[in-house]
Amino acid sequence: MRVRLEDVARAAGVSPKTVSRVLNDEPNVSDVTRQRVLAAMERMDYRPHPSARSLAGSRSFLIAMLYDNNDNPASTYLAEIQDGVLEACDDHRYSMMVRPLRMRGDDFIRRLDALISDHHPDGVVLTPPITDYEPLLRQLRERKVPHASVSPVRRGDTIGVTMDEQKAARAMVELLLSLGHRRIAHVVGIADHGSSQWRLAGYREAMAAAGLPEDPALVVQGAFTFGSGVEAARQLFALDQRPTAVFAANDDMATGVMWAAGEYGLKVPHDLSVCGFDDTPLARQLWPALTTVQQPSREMGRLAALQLLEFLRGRGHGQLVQVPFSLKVRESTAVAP
Amino acid sequence: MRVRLEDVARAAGVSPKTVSRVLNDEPNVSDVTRQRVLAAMERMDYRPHPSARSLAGSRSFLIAMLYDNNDNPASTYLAEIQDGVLEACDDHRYSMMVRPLRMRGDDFIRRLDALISDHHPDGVVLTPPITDYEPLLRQLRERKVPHASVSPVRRGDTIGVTMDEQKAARAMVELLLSLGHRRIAHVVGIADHGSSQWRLAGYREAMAAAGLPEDPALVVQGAFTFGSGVEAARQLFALDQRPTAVFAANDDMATGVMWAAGEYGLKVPHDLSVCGFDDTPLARQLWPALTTVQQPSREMGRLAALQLLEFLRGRGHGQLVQVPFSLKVRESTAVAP
DNA sequence: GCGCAAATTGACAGCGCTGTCAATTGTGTC
DNA sequence: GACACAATTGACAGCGCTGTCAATTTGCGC
Repeated sequence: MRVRLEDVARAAGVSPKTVSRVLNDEPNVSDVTRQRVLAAMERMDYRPHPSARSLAGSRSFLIAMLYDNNDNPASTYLAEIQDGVLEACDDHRYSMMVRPLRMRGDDFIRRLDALISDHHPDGVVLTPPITDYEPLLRQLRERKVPHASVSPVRRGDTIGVTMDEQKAARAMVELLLSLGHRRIAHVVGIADHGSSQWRLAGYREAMAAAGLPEDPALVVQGAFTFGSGVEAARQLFALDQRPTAVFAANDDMATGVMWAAGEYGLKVPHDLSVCGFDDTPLARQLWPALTTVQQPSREMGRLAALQLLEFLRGRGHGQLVQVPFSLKVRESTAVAP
Repeated sequence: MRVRLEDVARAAGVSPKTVSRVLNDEPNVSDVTRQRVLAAMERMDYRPHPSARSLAGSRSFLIAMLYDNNDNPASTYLAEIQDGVLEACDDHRYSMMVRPLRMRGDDFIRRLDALISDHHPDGVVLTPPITDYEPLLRQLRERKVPHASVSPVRRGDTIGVTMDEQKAARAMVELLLSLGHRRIAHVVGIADHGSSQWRLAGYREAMAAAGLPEDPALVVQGAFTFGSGVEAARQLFALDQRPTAVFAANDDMATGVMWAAGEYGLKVPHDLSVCGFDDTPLARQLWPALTTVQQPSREMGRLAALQLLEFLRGRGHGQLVQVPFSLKVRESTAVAP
């Protein structure tokens, strides 16, 4: 049958409680005893019963990942974060549970409470766009549920992971500049989205640093969708002085720009360089493959969960760590014509 | 504090065991008693403690969803299935746990065993492409873990959900025929993939039924990727007699075909109709939006889990149900030129 | 109204672990 | 070596529920 803690205790010649202490990394166990117990556990391939642990103790060894996909189709972004969170949980012998949580309507508090009282997660990972929703944060604080966020807008005492999107955007534009481009356009994302603002700021920073005055005609509004990319590109191509490069605030819009370029008979990258942001799977599959900024979503999920787990363990107090971005230079960018 | 089963029992004036019986839908409880207990539960907002239930009883109220993404980036397909499985589990007050399980290497059995002995899932949902991997199925049978599959190739005593892809493909081609198209090309998917075969068979069936002899030049091999769609389309456009419509075996390839059409100066749908299969989020975002076959992945996940749950409950014996497909007719198809 | 089987209900132990607190052992001091 | 004190270990109850089996009630035929 199943190997129980009691069996390990007998094998190691100690009391069950001592095995429990070793299992939970508690202090006040002499080194020799600890080693002896660990050896017995190893030898017997002991696996603690999660239910028994959470029933008897105050911890559930459960992390819940909350998201709000807003009825949109499932996104790869969230799936990748989930993958990372899962990895971190696995490494620490925690379980993970995913929970969609629509924020619209006000019964979300009831549903959050149900989640908490049903499963007693030891902590919660929050993903965009619900990293900064105040009622949610308030409720979590009230219920004293520790939480970590992926890409929160709000900084401060938040635990989680961010990426310096502004710096990444700037680097992307600097790449275009280094290829000799001067008329570089930017397709902006949804206006009140933190990401849009940071990416636009990065674009401006790079242009200004290169001593290029901002040409308002080269900054067009988009909406993070393929269609909005097409529209934006059409506006740009209709200009007397067409840009030689377009930096779109995400890959979907960049794809739209490439599409529109085809429509106008512009060869990418020969006549026009195009680049995006996010490194969605699509970016790699496109033809020519899209130069873009890779946001390490999976790694960010992993780190957010890790921060949370460290915090739960009492080690460290939980921080907001920053991950490096990386430019994926592919075939959609080339020297200016 | 927490409302316990004992509290409900006291409030309803019965023994704890009787409340337990009502909670678990067991027989041998008189109707009046059952109603009284249910009312008390409702009134007190009783929520059973999952850990206590699984520790004391033989069930864990846990369903594990297994997948093998093969190190590929997270796919929306799996994310949608997961969404559906989650919904079904929620409705039945089951928890869900997701588990990536790489099949390469042979330690997957060890990892599967670890999953089973760690968490004792009551059942498992299998997703493509690991619905038909014999060693996995054997191990599940051996450990007596009930399982349901989404889109298994193998039929028989399998529990799960399928869609009639051949019929769907046929319907798609019949749509093109009804629009007056006669030279209809098909871009085939990866050869040994069940889906490729069914979709090709559907294409052939429709063409034959319309009395059109098969033109080998119109059936070109692809590989389910955007790039392979581009290549296939170039071959087709180079023909003396270009097709007026292309049915690609999935949306990614259809997108490639549309791209190549742009390259050749062909307007979709005016000069060329294009359609795909899967209804990925991309299909809707494309411009013009892609006519395609919708595979209700979310619903399939939900139904697979539902079948499994019914089976676990002892009701029904678990079946292989078939979901209806639906044609999403959008802007990429029009009457033949 | 009685006897009997079937239906309903309940008492109680125990699932595998941890929290509390008491018992034991080790350490340093004079 | 005796003492105070800290470090280590263990005994035991109990987390919230269900399985087993015994007790009680109900229904039914005569």
